[in-house]
Amino acid sequence: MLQVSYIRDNREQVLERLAVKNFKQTELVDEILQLDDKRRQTQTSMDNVSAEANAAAKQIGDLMRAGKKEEAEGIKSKTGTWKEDIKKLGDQLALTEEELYQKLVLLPNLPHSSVPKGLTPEENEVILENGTKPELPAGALPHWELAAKYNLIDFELGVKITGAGFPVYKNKGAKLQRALINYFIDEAEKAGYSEVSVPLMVNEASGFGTGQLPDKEGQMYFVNEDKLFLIPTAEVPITNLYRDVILKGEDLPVKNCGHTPCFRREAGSYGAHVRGLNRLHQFDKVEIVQIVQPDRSYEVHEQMSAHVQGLLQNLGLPYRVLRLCGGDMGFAAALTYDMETWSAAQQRWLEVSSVSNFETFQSSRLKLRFRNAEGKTQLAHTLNGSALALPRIVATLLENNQTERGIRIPEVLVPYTKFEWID
RNA sequence: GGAGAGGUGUCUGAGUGGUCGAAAGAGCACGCCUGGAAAGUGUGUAUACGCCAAAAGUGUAUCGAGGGUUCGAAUCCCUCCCUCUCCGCCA
Repeated sequence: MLQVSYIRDNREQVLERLAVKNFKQTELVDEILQLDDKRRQTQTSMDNVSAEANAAAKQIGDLMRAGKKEEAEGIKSKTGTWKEDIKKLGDQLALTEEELYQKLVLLPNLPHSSVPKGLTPEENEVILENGTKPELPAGALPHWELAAKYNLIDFELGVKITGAGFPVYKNKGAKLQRALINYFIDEAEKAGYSEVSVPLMVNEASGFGTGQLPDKEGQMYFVNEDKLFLIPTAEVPITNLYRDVILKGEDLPVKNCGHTPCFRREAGSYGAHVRGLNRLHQFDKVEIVQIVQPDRSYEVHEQMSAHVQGLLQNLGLPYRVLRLCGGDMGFAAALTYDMETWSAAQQRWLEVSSVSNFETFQSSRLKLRFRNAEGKTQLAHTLNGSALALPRIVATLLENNQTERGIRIPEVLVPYTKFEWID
């Protein structure tokens, strides 16, 4: 959520930045500013009436204590309309605040100055490509066929017990999952992230805090009985740990990592591109989250990007890094890097990580603040990234590492899998 | 799930209609004391929004949340949420 005071002071700049995200509703911004004016005027009026009423109430109290009952009654008779006025102004204020809020949450975050203009994924900027795309042997198979051939993943069984997009991992397929999770967590801890294990269901306030609500409820599974959402990413519970928190300056940066399954309804996506592990309703992911001083967030963003790239390099996967264009970026992000690995059998890039800086967009909703050098409270910057999401990593590993002998496990994973080959 | 008790500031904890944004203690910060430290001692120590160019200052709101009664609510009433104790159930 953007802060009204910022919009008030920087209207032109805000409009210009929003345009990079292809958000061109000047009227909405102006309506927000008008509502803010109205809000402040209403509050001033109400505060003034309240001050008068408070003073009178105090006076009555003093007179009563002094035994001057009649004088007190005299003042009491004059208090008549105040209460009504306060109520009226209070209702008005609440209404205006609500209206303002409803419009304010429609504004996406302002993109960072490095974000390229553009509408579609094709306009994302490739900042670097690393690793060599493997030459696969003749008769190379896509991962869903490899998964069947080596009895690693059973998609049909998942359909039987739950539905499409809920695969059952078996044998070395299941062990590979655990190995990757442990490897990713260990690497994150080495980089200074402390592990948390969090609930997989969150309440509405949490969904709101990180920006999934209002708006994306359709993408989350919802347990109506208890009004809880299944998390679409660990970002939601982990970041919300710090909702309504004022951190000490020396507590920053906060660095957390955690593994969770993620649940996504993915309403409306079907077809060849979502075959196999390419798009699932449930998948495992290790997430890294940081809460930092505002002046350090872009530096940290680069560090997080480097961490994710390190994982891909260690796994021996060819990858590229994209700087998302305004049109492809998420609503809440100021800058996003996507990491994609090259899936050799499918001959396409697969997104395996997304690292974003949200600046104060999340923290303003979360009321996540820290005490700055002057001892004043200030909104912190939040960042998060996948490090990493499993299914597409598994897909690429299986496809890229297939040989006539079987599928070779990357060296860094062998201590975790305790086997070198899937054969 | 049943019965009871309770939610006050960073913490403990007082406060049943006015002098309460809130006693007292602890913690923390700064100062004094000290050769240095401990002890002692003094002062300070919530958040949000508004007014003000800004600092200073000042107004308003907040004692789990929301509503009500009243000139006036931490205190009385209603609804909801949460915590604890006992019983039941249970990985």
